[in-house]
Amino acid sequence: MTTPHTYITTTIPYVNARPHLGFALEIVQADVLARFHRRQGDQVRFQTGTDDNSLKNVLAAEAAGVAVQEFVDGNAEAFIALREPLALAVDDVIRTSRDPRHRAGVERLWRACADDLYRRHYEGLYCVGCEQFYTPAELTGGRCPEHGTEPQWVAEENWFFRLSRYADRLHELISSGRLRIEPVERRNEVLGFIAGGLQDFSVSRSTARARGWGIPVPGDPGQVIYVWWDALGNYITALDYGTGGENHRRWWTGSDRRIHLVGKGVLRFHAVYWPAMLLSAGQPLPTDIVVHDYLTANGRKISKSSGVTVDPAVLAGEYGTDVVRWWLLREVPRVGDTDFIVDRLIARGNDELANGLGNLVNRVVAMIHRYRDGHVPAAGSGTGTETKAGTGAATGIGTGTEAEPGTEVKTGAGIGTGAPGSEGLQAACRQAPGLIHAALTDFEFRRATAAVWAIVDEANRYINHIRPWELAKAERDGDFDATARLDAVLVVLIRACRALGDHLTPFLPDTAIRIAQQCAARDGKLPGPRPLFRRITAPEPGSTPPP
RNA sequence: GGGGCGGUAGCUCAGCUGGUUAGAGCAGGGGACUCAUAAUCCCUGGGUCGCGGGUUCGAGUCCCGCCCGCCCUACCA
Repeated sequence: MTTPHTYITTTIPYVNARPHLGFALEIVQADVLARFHRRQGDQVRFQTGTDDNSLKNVLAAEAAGVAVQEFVDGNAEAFIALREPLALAVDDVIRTSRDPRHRAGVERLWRACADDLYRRHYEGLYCVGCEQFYTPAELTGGRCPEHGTEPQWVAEENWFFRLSRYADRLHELISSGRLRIEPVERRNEVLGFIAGGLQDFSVSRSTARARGWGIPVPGDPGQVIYVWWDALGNYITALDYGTGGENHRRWWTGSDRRIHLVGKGVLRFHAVYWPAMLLSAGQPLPTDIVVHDYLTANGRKISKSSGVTVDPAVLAGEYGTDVVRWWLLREVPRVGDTDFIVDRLIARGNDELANGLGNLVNRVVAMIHRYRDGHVPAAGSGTGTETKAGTGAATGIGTGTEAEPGTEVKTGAGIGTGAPGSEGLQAACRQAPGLIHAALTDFEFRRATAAVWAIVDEANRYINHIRPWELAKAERDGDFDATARLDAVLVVLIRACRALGDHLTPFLPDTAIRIAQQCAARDGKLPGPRPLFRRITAPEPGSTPPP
């Protein structure tokens, strides 16, 4: 058996405006999964992109008085630029308007589905902002409820896709779990929708209505491929599906996991339309569709059009990348919308990262400096120091993340007796890998971070309980036994810190590196303690995050 | 109109297949300690579990109705 291959994607957002925090949630979750799978040894491809071909983009560009391509390029840049402030380990970015792989792929996908495509007359009231038809009853005062604009009467012949013929197969695939939809609430929703009957859906627009923007229907230049068809295709077009490239075989056809992260608003497209398209085209389906709910800002719906938005890049610049990531991973429940309030972000940053984690590492490193001149004592003995700088191996983490007893962390047999009272801490360290693994298998980011956090809590508690400063005092007073005990305590603590750095890698990559640096001896000596996080005092712009 | 999901302590949330006194974190109050970023640790939570019925020996946890919020969806006149 070869190395497991895992393909992870985010949705590709419209680029009619700059990115907001809602997308940051999705892409950070995806990033955590990607990093986690890499640590497990999987081959991972983590992909995102931008949906440039939406008519919304055209309209937004017109409103801004900018050429469409130029406008789209500008916003797409802002999305792609999220990598830095959010610390995203993205492997590939596809832009549907510019990437030559995309058009070729979409065209091939269209042809592959030819048996299910047919022309049909259609007419109705259409809102370009929503890119959908409305019935008169749905309108408020004759205007689009969403945009407040007057929909236009559209009558044309479009291409339709025979979604209806896939209802039974889709239902079976989803209810059997072969196409896994998480959380289960969302899966049930999809099953209910399918059970209610599926209608064929329109997959093209007249070129005129699309203002010439988008990918023409192969062989029918009067029509442009519907943006959803186009956009969903990105998951394979970026893999060179259009040219039958190696990536397609490696990451789609032959991948062990094909994981899509999506927002609840586009569940249907991903869990029904997209799989049906793939079935039609004779392609494998995604294995997992992970659905997140929405973020609001100060109780108001985040919406580009209403101007209520939170710029994740600005937030990261203001409060720090990992503070933003931490809030997203730690506070957002898997079901239910979450209100973003900057005070809560600050509270998480201060209470947990600065006071909890940062202070823990700082006090441990400081103690080793104060009591041992920066030399980490050797494990299980009262004399000598570590011969090598500690790494993941010392924490027992590097070998895997299974929860099985066979992979329990080897914290050193002598520590248990030399460091009484550390059972809770050691248990937290031992259990963390399994708990994290289990949580992320279920895409439960809060549960995963909680498992990491148990170590922080236990470590701080242990210090207060064992009172190393008193051991140090006894040692100074000539108590030789105290020396051995203090050694053991410090070893347990520095190991816990290293374990933290290790476990935190998928969640807070920057912090993880800084912890590792703090806890790694150079020339037998730890570097001087340096705060991991600065406490955030002013909840207003102006402050700068720590380096 | 239909479907789905939420509505649990001031705030943010856990509560598996129904079962002894409904939990955690934060905030608030009290105390301890000093290694550490005025950090940490301990003690302190008496909340109609949205409302009203019902099933049951027993329901936050199942059933029905209703209210509020959000998502999706719908040609009824």
